[in-house]
Amino acid sequence: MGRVSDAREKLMEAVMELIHTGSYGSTTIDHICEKAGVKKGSFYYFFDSKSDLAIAAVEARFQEDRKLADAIFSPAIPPLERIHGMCHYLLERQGELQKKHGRVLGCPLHSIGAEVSTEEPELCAKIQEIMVHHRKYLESTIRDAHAQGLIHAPDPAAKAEMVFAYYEGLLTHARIQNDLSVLNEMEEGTMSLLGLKETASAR
Amino acid sequence: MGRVSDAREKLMEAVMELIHTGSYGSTTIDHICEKAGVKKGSFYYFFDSKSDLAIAAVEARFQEDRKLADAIFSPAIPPLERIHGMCHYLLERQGELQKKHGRVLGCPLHSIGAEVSTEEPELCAKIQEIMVHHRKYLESTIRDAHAQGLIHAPDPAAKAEMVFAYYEGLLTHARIQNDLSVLNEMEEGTMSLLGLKETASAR
DNA sequence: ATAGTAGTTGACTAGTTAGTCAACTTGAAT
DNA sequence: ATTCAAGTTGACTAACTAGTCAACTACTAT
Repeated sequence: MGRVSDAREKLMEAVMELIHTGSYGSTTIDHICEKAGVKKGSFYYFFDSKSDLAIAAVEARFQEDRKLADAIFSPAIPPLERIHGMCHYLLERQGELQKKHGRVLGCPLHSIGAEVSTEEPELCAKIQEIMVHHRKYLESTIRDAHAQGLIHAPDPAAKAEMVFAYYEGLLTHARIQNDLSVLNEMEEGTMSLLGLKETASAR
Repeated sequence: MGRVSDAREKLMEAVMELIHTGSYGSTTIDHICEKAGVKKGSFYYFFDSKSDLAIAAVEARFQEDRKLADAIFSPAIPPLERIHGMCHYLLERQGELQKKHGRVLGCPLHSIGAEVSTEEPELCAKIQEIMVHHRKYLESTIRDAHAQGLIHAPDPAAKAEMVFAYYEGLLTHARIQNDLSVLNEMEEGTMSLLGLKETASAR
């Protein structure tokens, strides 16, 4: 029935890249269409609005990232090594983005969330929902580390929120300063937050 | 000579409030003028563009905040008490903003910085400049605390960056989740980051 | 009191924006 | 091979956007 199309996917990719390299507000539907190579009529065939597209795009991105996160945070890996893997991944990814776009870009979820929180409640709700999931990866890692006596974290959920906020703040500072080296402290800072028992390299 | 005017100041106040309650991108010159009760012709008499106004506004806000910061971070106050004062102030301020605007708003500098970093280099540079100053308050506090043997922080600048990133991340999470209680962990998290020697309430 | 500067105004342009729509095209399923 | 649903197109509107400008006004310094 009818023809098939990848316009939907192209639009989602385009909006993510434009928002990440620029901002939500400066990304117009015309720009998205141009970047995706899709005419505006088609845009409105698939989506109701920019925020509708953004919600779909953010969700799709999350579903892709899920597999990767499951690998990094595999319970089969010692908890502190999971943290290390996470920091390593973030650093690597930001490096790739810098290479590709000539700029440190930070975390798109956090940037979009901060920008639209007072203006696009549905998009913001979707971002909050995804952030809850992200936090869970940290939480179970921290719980495991505590159970193994590696750190002192009787309230893993609270610690996870701390570490998560720290990551987001750091990534955003790297974006604002357009400087990857801001991220070098990430693993050490995480260990401080977690109250690592005894000196580093206790991996 | 000529008449005097407070239009300049009104415009700076208006743009700060609009950006903070909304975003940089969604704040138009027309909105700013309307809010300030100033006609657009007057806007362009004082400023070249929205970003020009934003730079002036951000700088003016910083100059005001300076006095307050000098009080909170007075070297006459024991270092850990300065940290406490800082957390207390941030919590109180966010509470005021919530009361006034019906929303948790977070840190305007961080929000603007994340949003415009790839698009408004001059505004971003101004924000970076101000952030350097903010970091210095933390740095000297941390250095004092280390010198007094209260914490282990041989590199106060690095620790200050950690704490600063953590604050910004936390404030932004509070904004995104529109939830003040996110900030409750702030002081405890700071102490973890600083590697406070021995249990809390060591004020 | 008055001269002249600092500031104000509203009407203007030109470009951009979101969103609509009827006519058109393509291809998968029968 | 034909049908018809799925997807495309470009031209359209109406609202909004940044920015300009010449004429106007009010005040301060003399």
